[in-house]
Amino acid sequence: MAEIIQFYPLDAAYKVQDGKAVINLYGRTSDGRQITILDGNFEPYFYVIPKDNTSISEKIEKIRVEDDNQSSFVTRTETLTKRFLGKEVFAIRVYVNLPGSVPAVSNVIKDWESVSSMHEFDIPFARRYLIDKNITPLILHQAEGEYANQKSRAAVFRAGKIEQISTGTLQSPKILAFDIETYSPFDAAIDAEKNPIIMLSFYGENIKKVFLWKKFKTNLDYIEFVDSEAELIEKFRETVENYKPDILTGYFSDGFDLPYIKTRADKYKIKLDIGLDFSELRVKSARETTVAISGITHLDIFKFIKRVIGGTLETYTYDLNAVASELLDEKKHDVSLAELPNIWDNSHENLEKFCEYNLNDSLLTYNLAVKMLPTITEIVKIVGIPIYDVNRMGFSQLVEWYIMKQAQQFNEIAPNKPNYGEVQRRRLSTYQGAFVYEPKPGLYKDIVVFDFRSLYPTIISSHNIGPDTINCQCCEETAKSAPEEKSYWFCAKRKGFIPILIEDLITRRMRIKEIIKEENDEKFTFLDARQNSLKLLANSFYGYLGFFGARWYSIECARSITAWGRFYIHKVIDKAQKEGFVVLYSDTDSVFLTLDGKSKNDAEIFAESVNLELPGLMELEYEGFYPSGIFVSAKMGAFGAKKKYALMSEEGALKIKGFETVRRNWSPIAKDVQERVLEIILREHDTEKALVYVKGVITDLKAKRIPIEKVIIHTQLQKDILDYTSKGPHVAVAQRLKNKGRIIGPGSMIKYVVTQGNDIIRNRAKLPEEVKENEYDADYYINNQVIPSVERIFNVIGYTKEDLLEIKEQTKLEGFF
DNA sequence: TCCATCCGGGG
DNA sequence: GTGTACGGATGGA
Repeated sequence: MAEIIQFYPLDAAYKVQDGKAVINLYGRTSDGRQITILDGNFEPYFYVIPKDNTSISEKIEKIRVEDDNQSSFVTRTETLTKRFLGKEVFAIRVYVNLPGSVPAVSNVIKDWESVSSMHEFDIPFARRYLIDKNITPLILHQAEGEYANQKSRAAVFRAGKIEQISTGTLQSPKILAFDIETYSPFDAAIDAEKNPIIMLSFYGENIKKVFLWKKFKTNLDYIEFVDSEAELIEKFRETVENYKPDILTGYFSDGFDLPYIKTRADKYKIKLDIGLDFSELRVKSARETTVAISGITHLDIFKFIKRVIGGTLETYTYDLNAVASELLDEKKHDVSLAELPNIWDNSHENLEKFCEYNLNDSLLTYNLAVKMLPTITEIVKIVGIPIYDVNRMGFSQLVEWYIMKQAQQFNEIAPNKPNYGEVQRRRLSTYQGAFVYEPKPGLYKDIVVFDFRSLYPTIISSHNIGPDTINCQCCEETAKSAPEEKSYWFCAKRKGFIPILIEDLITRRMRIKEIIKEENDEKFTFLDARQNSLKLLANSFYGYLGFFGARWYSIECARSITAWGRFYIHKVIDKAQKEGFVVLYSDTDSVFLTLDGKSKNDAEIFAESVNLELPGLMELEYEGFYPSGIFVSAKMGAFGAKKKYALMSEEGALKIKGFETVRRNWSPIAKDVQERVLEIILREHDTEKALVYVKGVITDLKAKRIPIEKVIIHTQLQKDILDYTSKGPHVAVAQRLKNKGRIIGPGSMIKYVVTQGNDIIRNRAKLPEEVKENEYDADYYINNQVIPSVERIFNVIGYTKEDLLEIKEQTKLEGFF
């Protein structure tokens, strides 16, 4: 008796039951219930391409590997005609009994003489399933089958058939944001083994809660007191269990909150069995820690923002305060966390503001997740990979899985990932990048900016660039090459796989942009997210082709793309100069001109005339007009100069690009100076004042007028002192601390001050408490901290390091203070 | 110049 | 989990 249900998949995993792999699709039904759909009708497989079409199927079918009470064997084979990098190939599809049998069986075949190559033996089974069955997360599907009796927190439905029935998308998944505060003495290492969690907050549509285990008088109804840390952790478990979120989100929760909670839970032997199947929260520690929960999507919104939209943000740090300020125009509460341990120990009555702070962090996290959801959703729908995975992928991965999904539809076999040696080889090959026309530093008037709309994607499409169209025999005589990469040409007769995909992305985006013009606000959010996601993805293809880890790697394609890019940007520059514009600056896909007596209208006409000569989808856009701007030269390093400029729009908004971040192992004085200099130059446009300011600081340093706490450098000890082969200053200081009997280990924060003397730096690094006010090495702080933090900024406006150090004039000015 | 090491986010 | 993980800056030699 088959039933039909409709549901939105959120995530996919598989389990082995009775010697068979069963896919578990976690999702929500169209009437809002959590559900787990089981599908046992999908078999693991991979491809073998035999040499010279020899028939080795029978031999393959006999493979059987026994190890560790696990049998791996081939269940059947199919012979298929597939495509591989532009050519037709005969491939044997080898089906095996279990996902885990794929490596075992393919290892046997690997060395066979009769085998040309093997493919797609490293695709996670659940992903393979989503690709092959064309199931896209977050889109409405229909399943036919019956409810099953299985231990689970959600209804379980065994499906015979699953298909997409509309383009309807899960509208408002249930999001639960959380945040913890831990007991953490000032500047000691964060140590989950030692220090307890003292507060825990949740925020969601119908929930607002702070738990803590010290009591005080309060009128805040969202505060709930518990008796112990153990009980607090139980509350975490319970709250997630009862709220039943689709998405559990935190800020850096992969790296901090959840691993911390897990460590503390282990201490009390509390099982965090919050998975829909009662499985425990899983912490995986690799280079980057990740945390997964079966059936609940764990979204680390920090990771998503930093990786996927970071490039489009102005902020140069990704701490919650900076990100929330820019994206939400909301801030963290201003409390001093350094005081928390003491207040926790000695004056509970003052804890209230920390509870508010804790809740606010959850609130900000929740708001960020809601704000990002349209973009996340669209990427998930385009790439076809669940939120959890998209959250943890970089651009190259997103592109790769997008191509993988399309490859299946195009009957293409995926190339393999490069092995170690190949990666090494690829890493060594570099090539010429984009054209950069360095601006003369200074202040300018009447600036007009032109941009090639999606330059590299449109070049790939217009010139049919891809690993399967390169240097084809059919076009050898006729094809056009980029002037600076004459040895590569691309087929003019048959459209390549990658150009097809990218053209599709571009045209879909163009269509959406057309619709946006006529749409109301309500639809705008998701349409804009969609066009932006399409753009992000299309823009990543060029980088992907040149990325050493890529399956569809082709440095020849990457070279050709940049060569065409240089060709077209030069074309624009030459033409602009001929028509009397002055070219200020150009980088990759944009050109900055000054009008020099011509009008804005002239500039727009110029763009139109350029467009008449461009092929295919290529287009030069008039980006904007800026009455004034400052250009900062970026003549550091040979490898792609960075964009650094500030423009003032007609509305008075400042557009700043490319100033580096300030790191924690810089002294406060260096951070302060950089911040202030940027402010003076960008806001007040007074370069002289900035110069005077820095000189003042240098003089103050020399005169030891800068207080000692401004010159303390913080560096974290990464491993045990004995494990260091080369000892930096922080290691030397750590050794001395240890000798004094202090407990110092990996993670300890080492504070030091560099003092005067002629020895190497590490022998002059001392503990702040050992250093007298006038003992720090002014020259070190000037040359290694303050100057480097502002040098590039000053280079941009025409001052050198020497100008900053030139103090004669300053000594005279001193009299004014 | 090359090689080893650290940062990020979180408290 | 049929897998893998970054990119840039600084200091020592």
